[in-house]
Amino acid sequence: MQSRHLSKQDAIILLELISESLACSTEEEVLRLMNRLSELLPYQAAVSCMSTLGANGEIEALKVVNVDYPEDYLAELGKDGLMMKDPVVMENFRSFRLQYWADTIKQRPLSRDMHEIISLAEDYGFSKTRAGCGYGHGVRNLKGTEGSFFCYQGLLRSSRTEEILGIIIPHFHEALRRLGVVPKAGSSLTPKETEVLKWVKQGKSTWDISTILGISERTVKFHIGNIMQKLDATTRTHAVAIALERGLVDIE
Amino acid sequence: MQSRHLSKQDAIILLELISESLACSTEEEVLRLMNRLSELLPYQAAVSCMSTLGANGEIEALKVVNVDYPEDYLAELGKDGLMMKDPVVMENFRSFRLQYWADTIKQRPLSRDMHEIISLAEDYGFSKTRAGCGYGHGVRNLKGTEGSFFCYQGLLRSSRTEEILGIIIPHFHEALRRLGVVPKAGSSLTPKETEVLKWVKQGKSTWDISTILGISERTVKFHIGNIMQKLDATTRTHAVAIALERGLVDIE
DNA sequence: TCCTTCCCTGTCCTTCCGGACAGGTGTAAT
DNA sequence: ATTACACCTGTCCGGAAGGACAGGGAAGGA
Repeated sequence: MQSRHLSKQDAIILLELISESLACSTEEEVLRLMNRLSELLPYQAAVSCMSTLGANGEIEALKVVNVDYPEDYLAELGKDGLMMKDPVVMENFRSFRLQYWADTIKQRPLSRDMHEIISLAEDYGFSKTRAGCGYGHGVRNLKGTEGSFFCYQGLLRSSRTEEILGIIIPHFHEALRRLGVVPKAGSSLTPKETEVLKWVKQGKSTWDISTILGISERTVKFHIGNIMQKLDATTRTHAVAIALERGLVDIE
Repeated sequence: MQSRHLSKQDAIILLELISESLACSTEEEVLRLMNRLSELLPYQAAVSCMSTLGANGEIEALKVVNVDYPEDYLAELGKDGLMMKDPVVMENFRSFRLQYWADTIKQRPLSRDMHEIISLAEDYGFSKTRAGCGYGHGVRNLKGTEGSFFCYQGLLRSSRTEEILGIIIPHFHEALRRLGVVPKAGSSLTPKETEVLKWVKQGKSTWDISTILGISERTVKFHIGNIMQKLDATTRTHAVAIALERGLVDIE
């Protein structure tokens, strides 16, 4: 229990970062916090993505948090869900453990997607990245309904690095989760429906809402009807309950 | 940043405890976790209490977590809300910072309640406790709607102790919070009302519920009316939303 | 261009909700 | 024994909700 691979200073800084993670209330603060990891590890870039995890393994990306990657690169990766086809990313959501990229890549055959991913990385000067110098870590909540992954590029294999990442990443995940980044998406509700539902939740009547939104009562009913259908609800009350439980609308 | 008052082993153990706190999914696990603090600090007994914090400063105790106090003693303290009149406890909810009991007690005049608290403590052999050998720490969430306090009895004043408690206690708070200990209680809803509300939430109509519960439609309406009044809701939908937001009924 | 999705509106009709009235019982604490 | 509370029931009624019709307009991708 005594030594492990951390120096005392490592441990102290980790404790600081962890304490700070509890106090984050905005996305900027979380980003600043995640940046501070460079005090411990010489990574070149990092990215994280919060997602909902479906019961049948389907993954829906909700929120990408970019620490030092070029925005353009991530935008390209986001197209066609290319990112979710990356074996390194997939492994995060499979094992929910720390992985060294080289190990993961070694075990996978080169697919068409993989070639595309590699060439994209090379375009941005990350050729070495895909050779495996980096760590990934997936985290999920206890229920297994939501998860995130964290990728740190430009790190050589090291026990100290692994220990640090293993300790701090779950806290980054929690900090992001506390922001309420997770819910809301995965909605399938249109913006108007979400807005109507928000007022229904506040106990407003059809007439109230029609006045508030400046549309006819019939239209409000129309939206609520669609909401009930989408959520498989029997009444508007039921719809509100389902939406709150699924996090489709804010709990406030 | 380097030294502070912690040894390397202190820091390592703290990191372990913190990591463990993220993995707790049952009350037993949290209790076991909190017990492990004795590896670092020689406290004699500890107790924690989760509460909801009203906008006007009213505090409603929800859940007491006892680590090593005699159950009888806490039961006595719980009577007449005596515990909430304890200056040490009050200070937790005032400053939300670490406090040394002796300091807090010194600043307060001896009230009738205080005499009662002292004599109760003496009955259980805690006379020294009230002389101030102990630390307290309040924690609240960012919104300030819920908070908890942690009391550790039998600790002498020490910078190391203060640092350890300051670091670990917020994580104990979070671990308890994640259990969903906070919601549900503080309900003010009667068992029947809770049951009715559960079915309303499921989208059942008045008639449905009357059949399910084997009571008349009128009675169901009666209960729902009372629920709406208690929750200050305008419709049953509103009531369900409020109940879900306050955690008065399960999110399932 | 077609097709899809979102957004908007109307009428008719049945059912349900919620308020206001006015009662009843049983149980537990003071 | 009185009070308090949870629990239960009834009738009446205006208004709200929700289903089943049947439309129209605008934007964006295949």
